[in-house]
Amino acid sequence: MKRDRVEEIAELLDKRGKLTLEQLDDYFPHVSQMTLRRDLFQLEQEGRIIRVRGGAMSVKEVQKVSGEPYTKKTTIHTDEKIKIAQKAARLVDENTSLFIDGGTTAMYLAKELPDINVHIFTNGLAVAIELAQKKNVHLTVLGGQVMKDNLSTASPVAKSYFDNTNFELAIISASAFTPENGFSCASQIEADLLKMTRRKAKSMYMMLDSSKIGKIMPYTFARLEDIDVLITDDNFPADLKEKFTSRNIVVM
Amino acid sequence: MKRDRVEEIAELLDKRGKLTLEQLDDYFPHVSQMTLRRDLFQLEQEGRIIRVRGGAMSVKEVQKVSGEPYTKKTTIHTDEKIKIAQKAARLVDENTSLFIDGGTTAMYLAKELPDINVHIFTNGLAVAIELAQKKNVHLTVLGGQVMKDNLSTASPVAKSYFDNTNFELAIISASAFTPENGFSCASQIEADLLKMTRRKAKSMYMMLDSSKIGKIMPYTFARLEDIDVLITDDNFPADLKEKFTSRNIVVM
DNA sequence: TTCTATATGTAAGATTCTAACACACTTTCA
DNA sequence: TGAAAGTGTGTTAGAATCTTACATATAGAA
Repeated sequence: MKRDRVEEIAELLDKRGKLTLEQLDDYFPHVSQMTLRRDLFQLEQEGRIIRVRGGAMSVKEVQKVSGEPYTKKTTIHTDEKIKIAQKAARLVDENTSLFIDGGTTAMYLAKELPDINVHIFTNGLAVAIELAQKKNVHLTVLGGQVMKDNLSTASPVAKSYFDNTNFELAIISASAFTPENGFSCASQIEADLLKMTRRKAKSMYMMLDSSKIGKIMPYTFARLEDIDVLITDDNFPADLKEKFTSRNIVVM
Repeated sequence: MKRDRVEEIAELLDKRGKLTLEQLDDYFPHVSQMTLRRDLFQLEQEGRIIRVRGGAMSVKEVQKVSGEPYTKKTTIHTDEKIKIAQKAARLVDENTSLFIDGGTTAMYLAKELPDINVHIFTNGLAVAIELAQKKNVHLTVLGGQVMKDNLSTASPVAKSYFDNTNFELAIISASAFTPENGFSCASQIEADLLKMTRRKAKSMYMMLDSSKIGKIMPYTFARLEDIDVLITDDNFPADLKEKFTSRNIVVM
């Protein structure tokens, strides 16, 4: 009862890294803020979290190598991205192999993914470190030059990995989308990599939070009709949705 | 001036673990509380401290409360490893390219390395994330299957990277050493990778803390005479040192 | 010098936290 | 069985802390 809630809070914090009391209140609407405070206090005593002004953060989060976590711009549109990641995580079946990209949405996907027996390829360093904590996940990182802004790799040599490996599914995210210009991103070699992915994977799921709609980045790597499933949030425009569904693309 | 104070605060926090704003005020009576708040805010942005209600605490302090597979390992013989890493960092010249492995000692090397213009290849994910924070460092990660215990990668495909790249220097570390069995490590493919490195690099520096002497791991990747410089700590046995120096290997 | 950017100080107002008490429910044990 | 003690929770007022906004000072650049 109480213990369940406390554990749930601890888990949530491990996943999200940091939570405000307000966010916790949304998760547990049936108990008062004071109770949640007391729960946090208890977890702090147990050394599992650190209480900060406004809420608390996971100790594990801090222990992680200081690259991605709470320092970077992971705070932008966090809630939408997490919801999208949760939807995507439910679509991953056991005993399959899939590709995940290195973006921030993918990072949340890595966190939400259950610890099941799958083989995952990724070009994201932070994503890889997150996934490495799951015992049952087989993990391969695509090497290459590191892009420091988003901690992902890309290189022409990555092709040799693809030649020797197979995966059914690719779950990726784009930095921008318009119906005319399709899905685009900021870097040439990243776009090349994603194009390669599209050719290799049997099906392709796209994670796209609605804030990216209407934006255009320099390099298009997929067109509207190239994907099989679009995973987005509630703010996705209805008229745009129609464009996908009319092409038998599932929007969720 | 300001930077000095900020650094001093960071040092204090590393030493004391946690400080309240009131305590900080005692240390710095000539500036206002607001200024100290702003300093803490800045340090938080840099990812070096965590602000908590009432003051702040050092990230390092939090990291001591370990428990994770990777983080656990980093706490053993930390001091020696840091000293070794500092020595190694001084040996890296600007405008060169080098290989660094993915071990914990290499991790410290990554931290100690100045932000100079070099091209670094590594098979360590944690090492890569650390290095990615340095603006002037060009960084390439070797991809492959991820070994979850030490967050490094290795794969036969890594060979294709080596075919297309050059580096003068390799700075690596071993898990074990005896004069008879040479430098050894725990995994086959890691050993293969390091052997490849040895062939590719013009010179090879080995970081070895004295706790690893006398131990034997399954896979030998280099013999005593294969290296050019041995970087170790003060506890390195004198008779063993003789064996290296007599072969013109620098021990430092 | 004069201008601009950075660093600092002050204080009001907002936010978050704690303390204290009240109530419901469970367990203990005479 | 029924008090008594223990645990979990809710509510509030007031305390502690933090942020914002503006004023001032200082350093560096033009």
